[in-house]
Formats: sequence, structure tokens, C-alpha cells
Amino acid sequence: MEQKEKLHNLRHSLAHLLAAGVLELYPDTKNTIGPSIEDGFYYDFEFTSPISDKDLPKIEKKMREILKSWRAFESIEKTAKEAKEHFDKNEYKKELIDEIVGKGEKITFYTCGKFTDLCRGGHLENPKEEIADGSFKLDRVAGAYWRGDEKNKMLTRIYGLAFETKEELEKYIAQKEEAKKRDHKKLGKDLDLFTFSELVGSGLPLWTPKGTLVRNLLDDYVWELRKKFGYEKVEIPHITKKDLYLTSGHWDKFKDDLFRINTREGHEFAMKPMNCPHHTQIYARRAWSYKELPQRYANTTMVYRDEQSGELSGLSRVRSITQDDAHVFCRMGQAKEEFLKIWDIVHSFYEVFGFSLQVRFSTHDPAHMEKYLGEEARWQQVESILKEILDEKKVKAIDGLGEAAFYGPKLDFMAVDSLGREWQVATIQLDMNMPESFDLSCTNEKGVKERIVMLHAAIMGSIERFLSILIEHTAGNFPTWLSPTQVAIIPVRENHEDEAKKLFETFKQSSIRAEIFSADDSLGKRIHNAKDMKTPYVIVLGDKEVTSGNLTIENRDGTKTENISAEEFLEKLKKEIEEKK
RNA sequence: GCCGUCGUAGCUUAGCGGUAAAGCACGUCAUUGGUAAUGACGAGACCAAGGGUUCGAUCCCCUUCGACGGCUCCA
Repeated sequence: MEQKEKLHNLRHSLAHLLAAGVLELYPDTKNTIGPSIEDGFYYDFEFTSPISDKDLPKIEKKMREILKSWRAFESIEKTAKEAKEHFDKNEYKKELIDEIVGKGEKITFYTCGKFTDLCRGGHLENPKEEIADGSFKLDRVAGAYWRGDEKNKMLTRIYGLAFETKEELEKYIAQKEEAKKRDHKKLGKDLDLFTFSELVGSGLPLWTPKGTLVRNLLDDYVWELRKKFGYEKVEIPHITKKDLYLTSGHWDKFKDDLFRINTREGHEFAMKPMNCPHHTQIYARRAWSYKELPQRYANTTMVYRDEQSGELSGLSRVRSITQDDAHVFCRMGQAKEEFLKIWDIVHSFYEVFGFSLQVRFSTHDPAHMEKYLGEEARWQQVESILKEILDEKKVKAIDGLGEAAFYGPKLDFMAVDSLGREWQVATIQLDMNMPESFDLSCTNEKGVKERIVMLHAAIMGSIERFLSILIEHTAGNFPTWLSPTQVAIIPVRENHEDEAKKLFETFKQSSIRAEIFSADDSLGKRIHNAKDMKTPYVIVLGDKEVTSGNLTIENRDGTKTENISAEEFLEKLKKEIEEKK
């Protein structure tokens, strides 16, 4: 049996065991569904009285007890009538049975020990023997809607972790703890990058001097890459009359997410949830000759979305989002070339941080054209351009059927971080619809008005989200060029402070961000603090250094550089920053 | 939004019916100084906010706000 299948069967069997345990302890409970998942399994129940995490050990104990009598799963086929009789009081199971009948599939029951469940199969042959001691653990209780739909009843979901061996489970738990240590919400506070205020509101991060510095450095880097390709900066107001979004189609699609503003004169305005409609109006300010295209507008700016409060989380999901947005207005024939330029920018940018990228090709779903603007033929036309690009780059993209934006298909880029997790980051979108809505055009060689297309291109996507990913990817150890403090200078005693100040000035003149840790704390503690802030280089300045004129430097990786002259170190540092290491 | 857990000084936490405690951080002073020193003194919290129960509430109940984990894995 394949390893993967075995693990799935193990987890699925445990889901059954969980249901068996729960039903024995709480006989009035209605069990619903219980699949295996990425790190274990879950089962959704409707309890008659609420349970909490505190009840898990009891359930887990019961599971182990029951397991002793679980030697084999037996399957038996039932008619719909028989099946419904068995689950007479369980409307969830009955709904499932109707569905199975509707699909023309067979109804099967699986029994193990004294527990029988509606199931399509996929279990261990002998649970008692195959489930290793200590290889599973009930993890937590959470709410989940029946079938994931918030219109349905909320059920109680019990999550369990499960692996083939106890060692693997322990390793997984240890990994989760490592991820927790890197949690950007904690590191962001420790490194003094951002904060939240209850008065300002949830999902609205406030940026400290250090955090702002990092944001600006990132944005400058994106700009540096864009500049080469002829982009120009633009700026727009953060609100607009409703009319703009009525024209673009966003009012319909986004109205639940919009922060709306009513003026004293009775007009309705909205905070912008995206920038493209504003940018179209910059393009639309005058008539263009084909000779002047493409027009490339870049604009790093905040957008505002009224996300559901329960969806908010640290910087990953916020209500004020800084997009490093850009829009290219060009002729259809130029789209591919422009697309490739952005492709280059995206790859250069992520390479610097050591992320590897995967691409997802998000297309329209022909079965649901009501979700999109415009004719299907036009969608096929623009999607073929993206396909050509993927072929040319010899990249096999993940299939994103139905994942397109409502105005056009896109390539989404997923960054794989140092813990192997995948995050959606950059996106390039090709849009024939908004130019249509706003009647954007140019005059072509024949003197005829020609419809143009529009490219949407965000490199970081959202600075907030990108930073949350970068913080966890690096565990706060930003590359030197991005570190708020690049060099800590630590004078051993007060009489070394003058030397420290001289050194500080030297750094300052070369635009190196240095910080002096003055002698009010003990030496050891100051070094510790500097390292705690993930400072790339810590220079300890004492008698030894003052006499020799050389420096002793502690590197962030734990190594030490001794007897290096200030000039030499400065050169090394400048080179490192230049190369963005 | 919904379900669950939670909200005590800047941070981490203790206390849990009789108006609050510790460590770190902070301030002053002293003694120190080569990898998280020591001592003394000091300042800092109407225990998230509002309402209720009670002779009395940080502790019990309700509401609001905020944080975290879930809510696309289908019998």
C-alpha cells in the first residue's frame, strides 16, 4: 500500500474512532462528517450541550479504550430506506444519503467494534494493531458550518493530529512550535515594527519608525526594479464618488466590502478598495496616440476593505492594505511584452529573499460566466496570451480554473518560505473589460480609435501581508539592507563613548544605519539586547580596539570577525547592502 | 458575521466575592564592566468598557469592544 494512502486510511479510521468515543460519552450527539486532513483528521458534531478543549482528554481516553476492541472494518451495502432508518434522528446523515442516491452511488455502512457509520471506505485493516501508541492527539475544538456554508447551522468540530508514529507526531508538534516562535504578530511587536490600537480599530495596523523604514525600503526596491521598465509614479485620493465604481462594476461586486461615506450634502462616497478605477481616470485625461503607449503608472497606496471581523489576523488580513500597485495601459499587441517585464520584476524581487516561486494560472470558469464581465470569446483571447507566456517561460502553472478576477485572467505567484509553507504573493492580471467600461482607447496608425487593454501588476501584493510572510520566513533576521539597525556599536566603558561616536559618524556618512548602545547597562546585557533586535553586526569597542585601531565584530550568525579595520568593514558592509544580502 | 478560548502595570503572568501581586522593562543613586552583574529606593493598573446581581465584584450574569484559533479538505 502506498504510504500516502495508508496515512489517509489511518486518519480516516481515527475519525471513526473519534465519533465512536464521542457517541459513547455523549449519546445524544449527532455525528455528521469526519474526513482525514493534512495533519490529521476532524469530525463535525452537533452536541446537545457545548463542549470545550477541557473535554478533549476525556474523549481521547475513551478513544484509546475503544481502540482495544477494534480489529477490522466490515462493510455492508444498504438501501436508502434502511440507511435512513438507521439514522432516523440525524438529519445531516439523511441529507448525505439523499445526495448519494442523487448521484446514483451505492450506500455503504462500515462497522468497527460497536460503531457503525455511513462511509465510502478507506480504513486500516486492523486499527488495534496499526495505530501506534501515542501517534494521535486530539488538538482543539472549533466551530464549523455544516458544509462550510455560513447560512447553515454551526457545528462543533473536533480536530485531531495523527501520524504513523509517535515520533512523527512529536516532530510535527515541535515544528508548529517553531512556527509559533516566528509568528509575525509576536516578532513585529518584539522588533518594534508595528502596533494596533483599540481606539483606532481592529485590522488597522499603525507603523512605528522602524516598521515604516522597512516598508519604505521594500517599496523603494520595487520601484528600483520598475523604473528600469519605464514606469512613472502617480498619486490618487483615497476616496471617490460612488459613480466611479458604478462604472467599473466594483460597486456590485464589492459593495459589502466597501467603507462608505455620506457627505453632508447627501452624496455617497467610498474609500477605495482598489486603485485601478482611479488610475483609468488618469489615463482618460486626454487622447493618446499609439506612439505614446504603453502608459505605465505605479502607485504604492493604501486601499480599505471592510473585512469580516473574524477574518482579521495580525498583518496577514487587515482592513487598511498598502498595495504596491501598477497599471499598464497598452495595445493588445503590447500586452505580452509588458507582461514579461513584470514577470522579470517579480522574479528578481523574490529571489533576493530566497523565496522560490510557483505560478498559478487563474482563468474564467465557462460554466459560470455570470461571475465575470464581458464575452467569453474575449476571455479566451486574453487567456491565450498568458498561455503563450507560460510556454515561453517553460513554466508549468497550477491550474486556477474559475479563480480569475471578475475583469480578467491572471497569473498569481506563490512564494514557498523557509518552513515550506506556500503563500500567494504577487499577481499580474490582464484586463480587457475595464478599458471597455471606461471607454479607454488610443488612436492607431490608421487614425482610427482603438480599444486598449490594461495590465494590473502588484509585486508584493500587499506590503502588510508581504511583511508578515517575510518576518516568518526570516524569523526576523532581515537581510542587512533591510535591517532597521544594521550595526550596533557597544562601548565597553564610558571612556570609550567618544570612539563610539566617531565610528557612528563614519557609518552615518556612508548611510549605514548604526546605533550606539550607551553604557548605562552592563556590557553583556547590551550585547544581548542588540542581538535580540536581530542586528546583523554588533561591534564591541573597548581598550583593545581603541589601542589597535581595529574592530571586533559579532555577526548575527554567531561568528566573530576580529582585527578588521573600520575602512575594511565599511567596504564589506557597503558591498553587502549593494548586493542586497 | 458565526463557534470556541481569552482580555489583570509597557511585557509575561499570579490572584478569583471583602477595591490587587511578582519577574522583566522604566526612573534615581551606589558599586561595577569583554557577552543577560548586584543592592537600595521609586514610579506605574479605577483588574478592556458599560450595565446587572450582591451589604460588597477584578472574580458571578448580560451587552459592547479587542485578541487568538476555526468556519473550501465532504458520507
